[in-house]
Amino acid sequence: MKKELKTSFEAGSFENFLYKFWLDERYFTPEINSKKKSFSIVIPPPNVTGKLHMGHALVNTLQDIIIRYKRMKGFNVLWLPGTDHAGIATQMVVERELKKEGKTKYDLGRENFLKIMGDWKEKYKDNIKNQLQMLGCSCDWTRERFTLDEGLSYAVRYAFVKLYKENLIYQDFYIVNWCPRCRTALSDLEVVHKEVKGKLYHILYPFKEREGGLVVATTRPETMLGDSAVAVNPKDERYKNFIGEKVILPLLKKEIPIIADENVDLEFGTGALKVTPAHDPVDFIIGKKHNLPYYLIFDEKGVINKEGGPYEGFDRFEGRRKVLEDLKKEGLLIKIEDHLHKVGHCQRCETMIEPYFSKQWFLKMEDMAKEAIKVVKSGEIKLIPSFWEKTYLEWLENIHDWCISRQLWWGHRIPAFYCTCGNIIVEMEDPKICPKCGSENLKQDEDVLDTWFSSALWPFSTMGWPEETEDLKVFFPTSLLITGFDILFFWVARMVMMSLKFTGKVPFYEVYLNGLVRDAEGEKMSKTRGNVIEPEEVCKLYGPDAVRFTLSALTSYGRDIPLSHERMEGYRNFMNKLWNASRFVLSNIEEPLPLQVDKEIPHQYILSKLQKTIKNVEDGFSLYRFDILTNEIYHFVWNEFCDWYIEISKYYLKKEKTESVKSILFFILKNILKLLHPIIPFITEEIWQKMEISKSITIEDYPEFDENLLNEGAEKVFEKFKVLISKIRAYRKSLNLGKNVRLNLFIKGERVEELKNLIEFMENVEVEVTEKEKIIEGIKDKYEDWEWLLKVQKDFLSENFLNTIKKEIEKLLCEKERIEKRLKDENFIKKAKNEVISIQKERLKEVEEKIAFFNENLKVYGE
RNA sequence: GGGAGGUUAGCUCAGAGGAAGAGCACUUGCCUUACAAGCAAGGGGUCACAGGUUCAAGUCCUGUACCUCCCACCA
Repeated sequence: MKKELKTSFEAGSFENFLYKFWLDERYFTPEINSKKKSFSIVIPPPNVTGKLHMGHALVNTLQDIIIRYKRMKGFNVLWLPGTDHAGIATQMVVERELKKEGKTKYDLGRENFLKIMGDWKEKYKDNIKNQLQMLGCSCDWTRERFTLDEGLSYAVRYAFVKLYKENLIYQDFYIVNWCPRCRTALSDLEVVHKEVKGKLYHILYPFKEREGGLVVATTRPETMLGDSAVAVNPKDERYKNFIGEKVILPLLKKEIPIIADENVDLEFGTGALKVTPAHDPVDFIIGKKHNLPYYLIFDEKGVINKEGGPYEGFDRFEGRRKVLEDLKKEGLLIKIEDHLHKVGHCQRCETMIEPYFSKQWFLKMEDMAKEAIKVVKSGEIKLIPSFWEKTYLEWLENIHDWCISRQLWWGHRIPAFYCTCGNIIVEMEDPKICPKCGSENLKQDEDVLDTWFSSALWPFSTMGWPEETEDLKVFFPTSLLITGFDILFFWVARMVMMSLKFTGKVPFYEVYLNGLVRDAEGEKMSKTRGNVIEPEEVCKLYGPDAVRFTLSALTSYGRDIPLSHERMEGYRNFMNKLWNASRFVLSNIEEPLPLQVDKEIPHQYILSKLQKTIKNVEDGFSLYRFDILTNEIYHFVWNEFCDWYIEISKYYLKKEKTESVKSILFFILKNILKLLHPIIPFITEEIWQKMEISKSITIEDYPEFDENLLNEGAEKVFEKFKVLISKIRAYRKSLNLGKNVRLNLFIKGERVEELKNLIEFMENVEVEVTEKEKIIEGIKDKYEDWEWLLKVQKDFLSENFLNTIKKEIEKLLCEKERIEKRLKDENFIKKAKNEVISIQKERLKEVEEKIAFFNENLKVYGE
């Protein structure tokens, strides 16, 4: 053909150019008035914090594979991209940067800090876009969104106001998870529990009116400064008599009551629990029930405040040391035990969480959760793999109200305005005056919303909700969500709830939850381990196609993905293989050719195999088995097309009439490229354009299974041919007979005549198709009904070769015995399916014949 | 304390009732005019363990051990 491919495949030389070409042609932007069926995915918006990691590469590759597949399948496809402002995560990164300059956000003030955040965002948003484009992601960039955009912010406000007016959003004093470093409240999900080797301190609280006292056990002695009672279980015989009496709280010397509460575990510690309602979740509940006072002893940084009396100004950990020291002095520290327990840590900065009593905004979850349960139970939303459904349902069934306020600056500011008269105004517009008292002295709530609040609206807010937009009509609900299982609760479940609440529809019909990318040994990638693989780096090394192919090939159901350079190298080699196969085909073809079907076996075989591949790939797609569909094509391309058909085509290309073989080569290549395009878009487009069939493969039809091209018969005969060829090669090798030595082959079997010339061409043998048995010196062997004899002179036979045959006989004898035993078993004959029995009988025959052949071989060549 | 997933070749993983599979690694030959990032031929497995169901069990059931991960207010 006119355009030639370079002699070796070089990734990196054409990708950027092709991506620009796709953008210029607007292939990724769907038509809004299309008659085609819609297929839509919204991207899990990456955080604007920084670089994409391998997990992003995976989730976006998988999405792109599906998106490109559906596009080729004739759907009107939308893949909507965007980024997330990622409240705490992003703010933390910027704060860290500031710290390098010795500054804090408080030095800058809210306004200046947000300006810096804005600049930061601009920089990284493009970064992320560029990296997604580097991977070939076919997102519709004309629809790119960011969670803090005007439109999305409007949606957030709309949702907040509506929920507030329905009394689903409320403000309350509650014990929340507090990060003293981030100085904000966190939701339960943002707390990671880690096992910590701690101590259990036994402290004596003396009775007020008796000798002795109660010994309480605690892991956090410093919180005793905020104690307002000691609780015992009402059933506890040890303490029954003391209930209602008082003890003296050590150090602060306050009188606190002894109360009875069922929440106290008799078995744990001493069975007596110090109650600190402001700093422990259980104590909080107990405190509420018994109307105990709340002593908040820490400030927002975790430093002891004036409630702590002499301990004021100590950080919580210093405070602990000091308290213990003083208790020891007073002889009240009875015992210290080692104690293994789980302690909450901030998901983002790993600081130890402080349960903290404070006023926060909450979203009532129970009713919304019920709806979200229904749609999964009914199957309207399908989770893949399905075992996630149980996890999802259990979480929703035990849901707690969601703390949605964060004491941060980077995010959607809570649209609640406080008037000096005590009125709270929550409306779509910022109020100028208080509707109640007319005051102009209004102050907006300082807090922002949890990042996941805006994420929860993402599938529809990105399409213009609450306006009734065309996009919503055409593309919502979305078809599929692909995301990591780690955000099943954070994001997936909340989207379902919010979507049902606000649109009355599910946000998506299917959710594919991918595994985690790990290193070759299955270890989590981490900087400290030094095993991090960066998408950018490997795209440069192996090309984005090879990276995508690797990720896809390794993605089976729910499993983690063990990524390694070796794997990527292997699949990079596949790219090279494909490249060179294409080079071979194109170098033999002058112009695009329509398929001319040839009836000869090899052509029938490859066309038939292609159809099977198409079918299997289709099945792989319908099951979201990326590994299956990827390996299916890999195998077809390498082990069928390259290893056999291309080699065979060299024979046909030497003959006179070559049109049909050329057309078949062209046809197969064309289909291979189409099959592969969703996985490896760049290289397939590059080759496609050289084939001069059409402008772009991106919008070509995906191959459809064509029953007319199936030919089981040809496949079977070809299989025998393959075995024969392999055997001849094996004989040559073990006999040390080079390919330059022409051998004589006597053979009989079904349709072998048709392949005679091809066998001669491939293996340098003289083939005689014969029905008669010829007793001559030679190696006899068979496969199914093909029986053959390769004439080899006695001198060539080595001890080694004869031993191989002997071993082979031994193996066959074992098998023979096994089958015979089975066939003699009355129960087997009675109960097994006829089909199974006949297979066994056939196999026995085959084995027996082979044994006979090998014995003859031994006899002929025997000593 | 609940729950989920896993244990198959040296490594990483497919296979889910009827002769143990792939990629990489390994051995041995080959620069055979698409490709040495390649070609060809090989070696390699009590399918974690113990019971059970079945004519037949990596495959189904029960239990055990070990690994991974979620969830939970154990001071």
